Amino acid sequence: MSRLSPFQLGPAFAPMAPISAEIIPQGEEWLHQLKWDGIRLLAEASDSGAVELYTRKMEKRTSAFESIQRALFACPALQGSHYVLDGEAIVMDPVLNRPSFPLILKRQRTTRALTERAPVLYVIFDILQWRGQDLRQLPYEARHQLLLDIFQDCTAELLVTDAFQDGEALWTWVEANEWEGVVSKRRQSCYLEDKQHRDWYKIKKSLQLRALAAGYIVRDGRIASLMLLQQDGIYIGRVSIGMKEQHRELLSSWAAKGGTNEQPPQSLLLPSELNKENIVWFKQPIPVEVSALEWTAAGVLRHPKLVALPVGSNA
DNA sequence: CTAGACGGTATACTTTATCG
DNA sequence: CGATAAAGTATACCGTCTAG
Repeated sequence: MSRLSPFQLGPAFAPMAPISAEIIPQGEEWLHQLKWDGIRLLAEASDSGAVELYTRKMEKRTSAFESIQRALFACPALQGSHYVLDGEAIVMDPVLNRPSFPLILKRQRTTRALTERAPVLYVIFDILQWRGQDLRQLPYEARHQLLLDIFQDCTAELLVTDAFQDGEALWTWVEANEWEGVVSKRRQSCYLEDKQHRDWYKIKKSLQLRALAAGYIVRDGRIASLMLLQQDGIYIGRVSIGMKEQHRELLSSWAAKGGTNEQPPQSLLLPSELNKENIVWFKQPIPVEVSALEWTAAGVLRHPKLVALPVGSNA
């Protein structure tokens, strides 16, 4: 068996990465889990018991997540074991009752003691090594069950994410509660690095909305992003993802045909960092379809993506 | 007060590798 | 050989922190 070689995490290691998908895979061979919106974190304990934490790119981040290190170190079930865990560091939004990406980013940079209201949690979804044994060849199902056994009565800071059989039901829950999405994993899959597999898929929920493109930012002589406004004229961010050459051509022809302004329309309130940008404003805003992960606290779209430009504007 | 860096996320484009 | 796949590069954005 793989008894002999306890591996060590190192710079060359690439954590298994889920592949983006549009729909949840169907069938008995799949397990479905909540997608926790936070920072990927692997934990490794050496024989001495020292715990180190690493990001997705295998950069050491132990000090940034001291509370997790302490919780792992103090967990009785882990005592004296050489192990490697894979999971996500998250912070729950106490009001919305779901993980908050802005909060975990904030927490990561703050050395100050944790507040009681929103501690960092370590949501564990995989175990690659346990008591010196390499478990990566085990079926995911078995690795997950082992996690449940190990952490059955641990502190609230450490939790094992559930695995569900009914993917559709989970998706319905995700939509109702506005979580980030679902990760689906083959029960029988072993742990393979990066995306060299067809076993883990992520399906992300997104907002779909109509907005107005009021103009575009030119960078290096090229349309870099679109200024987005709500129907009521309030600025809601910029979009660049999803823009293709076709779109750029359409936009510049629209600008040439419909005309542009030097100044933004009316008394538009813009973030100060845009003052230096080279912005071309349309005389007539274009309705566009946009998707995004969510609204940020500042009222702009997080990770907006251009879905469609109206074809009607084309001659 | 501003500019830039950072760490995190993502996609698009370009180059390289691989395969029939 | 050409076509496709993989890999690498570049750029986008958010929210903070740091330097000037």
